[in-house]
Amino acid sequence: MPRESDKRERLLGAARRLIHERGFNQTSLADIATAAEVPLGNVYYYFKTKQALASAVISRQAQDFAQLEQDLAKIGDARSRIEGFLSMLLVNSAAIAAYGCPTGSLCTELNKTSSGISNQAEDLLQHQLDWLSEQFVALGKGEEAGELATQMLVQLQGASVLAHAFHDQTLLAQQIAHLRNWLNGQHASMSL
Amino acid sequence: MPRESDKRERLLGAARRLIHERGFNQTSLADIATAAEVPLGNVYYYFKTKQALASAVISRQAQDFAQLEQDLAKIGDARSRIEGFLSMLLVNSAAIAAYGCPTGSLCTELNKTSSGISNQAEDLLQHQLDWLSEQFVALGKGEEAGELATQMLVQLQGASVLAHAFHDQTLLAQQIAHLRNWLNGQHASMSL
DNA sequence: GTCTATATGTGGATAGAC
DNA sequence: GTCTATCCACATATAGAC
Repeated sequence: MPRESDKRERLLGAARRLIHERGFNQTSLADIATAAEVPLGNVYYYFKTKQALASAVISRQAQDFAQLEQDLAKIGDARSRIEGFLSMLLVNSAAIAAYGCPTGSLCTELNKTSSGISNQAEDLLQHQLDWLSEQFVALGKGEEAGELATQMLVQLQGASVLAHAFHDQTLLAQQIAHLRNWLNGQHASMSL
Repeated sequence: MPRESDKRERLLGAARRLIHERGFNQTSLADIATAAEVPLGNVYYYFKTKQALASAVISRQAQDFAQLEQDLAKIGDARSRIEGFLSMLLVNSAAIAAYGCPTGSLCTELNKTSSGISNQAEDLLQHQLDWLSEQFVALGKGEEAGELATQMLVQLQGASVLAHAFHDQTLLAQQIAHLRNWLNGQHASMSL
């Protein structure tokens, strides 16, 4: 009876890193196998196809976001929960400036191919949007909550694109700071 | 003495369209040659390498933006010039929602490869940012002009990413409308 | 200038020994 | 479960006839 090994985890981790850094299409299974220190042929024991591996990577990303949600749920104040989300992005701002938003850039890439897994990446982004919307509802913005959530994600994605394009982590940090200020200006009514 | 043919133009046009639709890496020279109705082997008479072709595509995009700049320069009011820029994006919103911003998504993709031409795409985006900044200077925002320009491009790129990810042209149109309102609220002082 | 045929390399995926 | 060797499709790029 076969013993569990951590090869699957190593492959997943390497794939996640490399897909973020180089993009899905520019990452070969050989690259991933090498980085994970797993022989190429062995990859197919754990993942039927390259797409299946990518699919597992996106699922893992979704898991991580779900974990973050869970952690943030312990915070009583919705505004603080959103701030916690922004803080997480700030912590990752170096990687985002270097390689773009892992979710956003993957969506952009996969949406240009008929990969079938593009829906999965979309769903993850939609999930983040929904979460933000819920927080704004909790902040008392009934009608506007959806628009505010969209507004925030638009800015975060845009900031990620520009920070990546210009290799400028500062730009991203400033936009996050800007959003934090904007958020704290959101009380009863607000101007989009 | 060889007569001019429009093959180069056809190749450039096909490459531009296909690279926008499918991305650079997912577009083969065979695809481009077929779309342009030019035999594959003949491509290399006009472009030494695939990179050279992509480079020409970006140059063409830069040319087109320069042309737009020139047209908008005829407008006396800076606010109207910016609105003209937004109008152009609105006209193209279907294509942007379907395939992403041609400049932004190309930057994102090329920045993940060591293609050498990624600088060219960056420069084009930077050029757009500079143009916007100049318009805000003309609007009397000396100090803030750069930040306002960044703010606007961030939102446009973010809206493009989300509209593309969600296949939602409406999202992009709404964000453009939102920016138009925001712009018309920009008079003496403003709140970022 | 134009086009066919092809060289060369790489990537995803499989076969099958161990 | 693990790993080597390899198949096959496709992509960039070149050779060379016309």
